[in-house]
Amino acid sequence: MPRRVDHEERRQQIADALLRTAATRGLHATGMREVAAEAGVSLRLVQYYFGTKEELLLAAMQHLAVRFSDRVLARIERMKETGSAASPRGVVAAILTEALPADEERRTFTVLSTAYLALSLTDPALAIKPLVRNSGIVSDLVAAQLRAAQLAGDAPASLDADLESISLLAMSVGLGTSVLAGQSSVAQAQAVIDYHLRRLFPA
Amino acid sequence: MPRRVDHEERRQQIADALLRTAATRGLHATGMREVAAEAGVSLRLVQYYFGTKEELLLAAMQHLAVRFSDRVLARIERMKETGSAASPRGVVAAILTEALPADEERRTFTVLSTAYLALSLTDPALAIKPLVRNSGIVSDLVAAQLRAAQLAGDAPASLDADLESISLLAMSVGLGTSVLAGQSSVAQAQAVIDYHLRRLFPA
DNA sequence: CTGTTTATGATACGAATGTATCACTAACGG
DNA sequence: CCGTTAGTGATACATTCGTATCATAAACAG
Repeated sequence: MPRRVDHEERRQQIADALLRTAATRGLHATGMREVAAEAGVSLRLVQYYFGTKEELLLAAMQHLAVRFSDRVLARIERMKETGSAASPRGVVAAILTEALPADEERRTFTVLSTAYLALSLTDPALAIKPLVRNSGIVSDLVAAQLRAAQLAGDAPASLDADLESISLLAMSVGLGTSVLAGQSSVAQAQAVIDYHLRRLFPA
Repeated sequence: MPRRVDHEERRQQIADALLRTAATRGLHATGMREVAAEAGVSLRLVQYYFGTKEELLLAAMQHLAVRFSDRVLARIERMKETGSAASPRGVVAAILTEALPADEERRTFTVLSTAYLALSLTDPALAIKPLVRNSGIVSDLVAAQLRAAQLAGDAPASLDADLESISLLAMSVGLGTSVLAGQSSVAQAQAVIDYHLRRLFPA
């Protein structure tokens, strides 16, 4: 059975298995053996592709970040197709909505992000850089959209684009955890987002 | 040495020890033996007061929630003393600021809240109810302050008090994690809070 | 065809964990 | 004054974890 095989593909397959089991059993409670079983490979193989568990966790985190970015971009692309070119409001709405745990995939993302954050806060080896860097890029993007809207007269000039951008993303994170904790429904969270979109981009 | 001793006090002492070690080593990685060592008691004693680890975790979470509420109330009381009676803006500012991980104690609270949230998302036995309920109360309180300010003409009547309240608390949570993740400084987060306070309560 | 490298499998090992067990000491009730 | 119980201690046990070790099968080079 040992065949010449694509290393990177194999690594992603295993990382995916980790993310899948970690989403239900918890990131800290997911062991190498479970990952191997979920991926349908032997424990030795997981060790072969990722020498240590820490390496596996880091690779899976990066994979998670990439998947999220891809989903946001895909949502924007989809919006472009089905209508007008991507308006600032549309782009911001896409980002905020994609971060809500509305379906199983997005819920998984939110759960795992929280788990990685919690873990990295006490485990210095697990720097959360990938997710943070991603978030920084998104924040700059939102601020740019706001400024563009202000120039076009679609958003009040009195807004502070940078502060609003940080607020929106912080709120997005908070709403996500609120939904996960069962404190708010997805509909409520969406209503909050729409409320602020109306405030920032008056019709 | 077996003396008649206050049970509840002992339990809080041990729960405090758990919170202390969990804040640095992680909630999942903190074992019964470490808690015992930190509290300066024997492992058997921890077992005696909390039969199982799950019970200990739950008790510590409730203790954490109580300590936070107390701090918020104390901050409001302190504000009352040192000046005017608690204005709506002052109360809201106190709540939002107290939730920022600005000093070690508040940082500990934010770290542990995140850890408990992450754990409870995958461990059904660890319902996060105490923290959620607490947050719900605070949300209602903020909404009430906003409505009072609107009636007094200190806040725009166009605001939706409920949605703004949810937004503020979600933003507060998001800002906290942002600071913890090293994405924002405390000063930046405070600037964001002040920005929204100015928006909600124009001078 | 042969040997060397890549890929895979089975299993062993030491450490750490939560929990259970056995033993003992001090205090209070009668 | 004595026995019953609450409080405390030392230690044992089974399990699980990450990692290491030993062995081997397939693929390509020469």
